[in-house]
Amino acid sequence: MSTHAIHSDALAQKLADSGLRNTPQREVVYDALLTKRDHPTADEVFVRVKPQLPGISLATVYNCLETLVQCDLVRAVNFERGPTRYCPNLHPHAHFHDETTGATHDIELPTTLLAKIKAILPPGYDADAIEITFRGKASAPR
Amino acid sequence: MSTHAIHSDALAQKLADSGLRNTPQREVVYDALLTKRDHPTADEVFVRVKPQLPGISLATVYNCLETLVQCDLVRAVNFERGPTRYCPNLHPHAHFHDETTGATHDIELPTTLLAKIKAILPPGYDADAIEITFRGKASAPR
DNA sequence: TCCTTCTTTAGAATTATTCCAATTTCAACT
DNA sequence: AGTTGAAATTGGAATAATTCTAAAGAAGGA
Repeated sequence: MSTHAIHSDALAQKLADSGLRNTPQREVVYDALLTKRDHPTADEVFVRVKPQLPGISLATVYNCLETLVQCDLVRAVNFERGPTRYCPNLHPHAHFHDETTGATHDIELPTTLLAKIKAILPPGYDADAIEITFRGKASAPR
Repeated sequence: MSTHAIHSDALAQKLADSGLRNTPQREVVYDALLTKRDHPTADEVFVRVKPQLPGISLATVYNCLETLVQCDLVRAVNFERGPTRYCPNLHPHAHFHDETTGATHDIELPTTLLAKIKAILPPGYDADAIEITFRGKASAPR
């Protein structure tokens, strides 16, 4: 069984759960995110899937990415000003944005800390999601 | 002494520190942020300062906001996709983005917690800035 | 098969922001 | 006070990212 098949099984499942159809476009877009987990932009995903599905349009890439976000298979990440980036890591994590290389690294986020962070919210504030982003330099070659 | 004068004193100081000139445009833009601390966009600042300085251009508002950010008088805040918002609160704080009203609230961030959050970074990672954003609903009328 | 709905597509439109070239302002120095 | 050069402002054009729109294409169920 190919990794592609594994991916599309998980995808098909989640799509079905949301009452959405599985399509070749959605498969290749999701596969592109899983294959190279470097937080690509929609444009970058577009060039990566083009060879596998030459007829695909940029609008469709946007549509597919949005669908994957809705299905909770992918997280959309925004750094200041720049284009939205997409991340298939579903574990709770923060992002470190390296200012020198432009690369983005996932940082594990312990659930105990996550709880402590949520605890600073005053009563009446109910958070659906938390986004934590570091900016700086990573001296260690990763 | 008017609040305006107080503001421009602090502004003049910081600008001088950075070797920049004080201008009426920079004063009214900074004053607009301090007067209504609701995290306005550049466009919103533009309409607020227009009455006081009818000749001001949108490009100048962008320039002034950028200058204020450089001088560490203002923080630029980005929520997913939307336009950049500006915040004159210099204390360490997180942002809560209310999905129902669209409003943004500052959330105090204890320095002890801030330290704990920074501590999750692996060795070699050096963060200049941390951005913490909550998204959700605030039931309590504030 | 037919019908309805979902999806994709190409290109136009929109939004936010930056760039640019031409003034204007202003502080410094005669 | 007049000149000069750097800094700042201005309006409009340009760019970048994303969304919208209308038409064509699949796909599942009666």
